[in-house]
Amino acid sequence: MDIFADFSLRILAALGELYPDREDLCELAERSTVEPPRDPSHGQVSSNIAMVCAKSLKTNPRQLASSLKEIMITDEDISDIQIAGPGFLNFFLTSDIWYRVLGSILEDPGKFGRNDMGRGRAVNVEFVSANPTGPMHVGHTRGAVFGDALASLLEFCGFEVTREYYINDAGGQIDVLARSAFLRYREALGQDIGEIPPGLYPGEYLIPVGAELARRFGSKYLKASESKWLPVFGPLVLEAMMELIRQDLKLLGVSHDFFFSEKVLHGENGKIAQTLAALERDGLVYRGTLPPPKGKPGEDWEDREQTLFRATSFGDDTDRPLVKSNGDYTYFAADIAYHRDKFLRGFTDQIIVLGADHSGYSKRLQAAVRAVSGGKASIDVKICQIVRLMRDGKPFKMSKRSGDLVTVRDLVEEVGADVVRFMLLFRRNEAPMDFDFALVREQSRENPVFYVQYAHARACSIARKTGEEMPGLDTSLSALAGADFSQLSSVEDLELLQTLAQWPRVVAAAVRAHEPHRVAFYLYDLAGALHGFWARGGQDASLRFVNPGQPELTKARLAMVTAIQKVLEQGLNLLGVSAPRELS
RNA sequence: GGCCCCGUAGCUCAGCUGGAUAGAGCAACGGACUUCUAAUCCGUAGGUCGUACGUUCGAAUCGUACCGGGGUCACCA
Repeated sequence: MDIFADFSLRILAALGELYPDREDLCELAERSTVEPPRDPSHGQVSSNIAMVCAKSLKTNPRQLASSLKEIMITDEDISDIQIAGPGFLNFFLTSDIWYRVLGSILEDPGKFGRNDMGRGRAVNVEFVSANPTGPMHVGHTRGAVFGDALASLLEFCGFEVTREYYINDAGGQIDVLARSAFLRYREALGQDIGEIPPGLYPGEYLIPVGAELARRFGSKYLKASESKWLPVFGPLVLEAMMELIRQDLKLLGVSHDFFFSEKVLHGENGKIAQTLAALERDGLVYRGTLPPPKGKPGEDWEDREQTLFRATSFGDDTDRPLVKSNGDYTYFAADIAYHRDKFLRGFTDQIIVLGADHSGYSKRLQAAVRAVSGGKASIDVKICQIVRLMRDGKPFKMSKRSGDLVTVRDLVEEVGADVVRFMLLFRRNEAPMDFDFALVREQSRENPVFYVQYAHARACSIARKTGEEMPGLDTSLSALAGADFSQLSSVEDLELLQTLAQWPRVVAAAVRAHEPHRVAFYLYDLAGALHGFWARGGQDASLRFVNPGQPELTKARLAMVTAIQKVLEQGLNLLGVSAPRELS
């Protein structure tokens, strides 16, 4: 039950009564808002619809507002309507409507906040897609958490979501990886390999891989030529790396539904070739030269003719090469084919989560998706800005003594997955962020993860306490749903209920904008509302949750606390953060 | 030089498809523990929303230009 969405409909209905002959009212009203006003003296629900629609309806905003008021004032849920400023409609509601919200939460807690915006539409969310050349490092973490939370949010709103990972396993880097592992293989067989030569991967994570190869093949390939061992080692090492990455993702609580291998796109009559043929049929491929990038010293710029994709026809800044000088396809050519494959698999709604270093890739991807789908599909490119690791307010290096980068595992082992996930989601994805190891381990309001989890635990604790103090009280969910909510008549009670009632609206806004951080901020607010109410109980006994002398009030308060607990749990769940019933 | 992102209180950040007197936390100052977990809460103070024009009933939000910070720029993936 989203009372703001509900009121949009009521207002629209009133507008319909006023203008029965207009058929464009829905469109007109779409640009208007129905929202909780900042200032309580403006009521509990406020709309700007009169200002938005007045011009098209050939009237003035205050006049329209007053006509709407006349019709709507008969609504039993509305105690008063005020017209303010240039034409705002401010609705003052009876408490009853908040009690109904509370009742609907308790009736089916899993349903509250959910909506069916997706109507079963398929959405593909590609995220992480880290190169399979080593374990995940911190740079990948934000995108991993963001993509996963966004996917959960979409599922919550009725979308059919596929979490997808694109494995870049076709390029030269896989050969480099195999060569690096070959060194470790020799090392495992007792050879002195000295320093890892530059250009190869020096990471220690390849040592166990080399050992495994040695166990499996013995000295069979020790003296063999590269052409013999490379095709054998390559796939094995790749699989080992993917296993490493899957383990890292698991630590974060992330799992993908589908892993797509770039390799399958290549080959004689492969998907890249098919895709380019299709683009060619549409006249989107041509031979030509590209202007050198301006302002950049183009030392080894080669002014040669190449095969280009007409990306500029779809809003990109320049056309893009499809074939390298050695005849291989470019990475982007493969990517076009990949996104065409997504489209052919039925995804007209696509989302991709990329790091800040790929922000320049956004336009060409959108161009590609539009080109291969004939304009039927679109992709929303979400860029996660960089995370700076800090300790006690000072930045620290991303690389360790061994030369390895700080990994996801290091991060999770030090502060825990809940902290990592919540903190990374407690910021707009577009904003760069500092992640302070020290701060994040504090248990105070400065640490939002703790703050929200504590609120959840506190709600559970209040319920336990009620059971202990008043053993005769029926505190089952159905009994609470039938409690006498009119007991919740204080300003504080009503404010808390109103905060609760905003949850569906927050979810809808977050999913529309593809911005899971809004959920995190709402949970922080809701937690603050509960903590505040709790503290007032210390001064004013009438605001305590457990009142042994007043079973009806206690039951109603417990209903409210339970509703808060359910929403916090649901919200944390969407973010992939645990909701502990008690703190240790 | 082109493109993308950022610029809001001393610090870290919110600000909902343009709405009413721009919010929160931290830091500062002043309060509240015979309590349902004080790991908490309440209050005070703090802003030319980078700058300048423009769009309109109304701009932190949209447009243009500039300033400052970060990222990125064919034949890597």
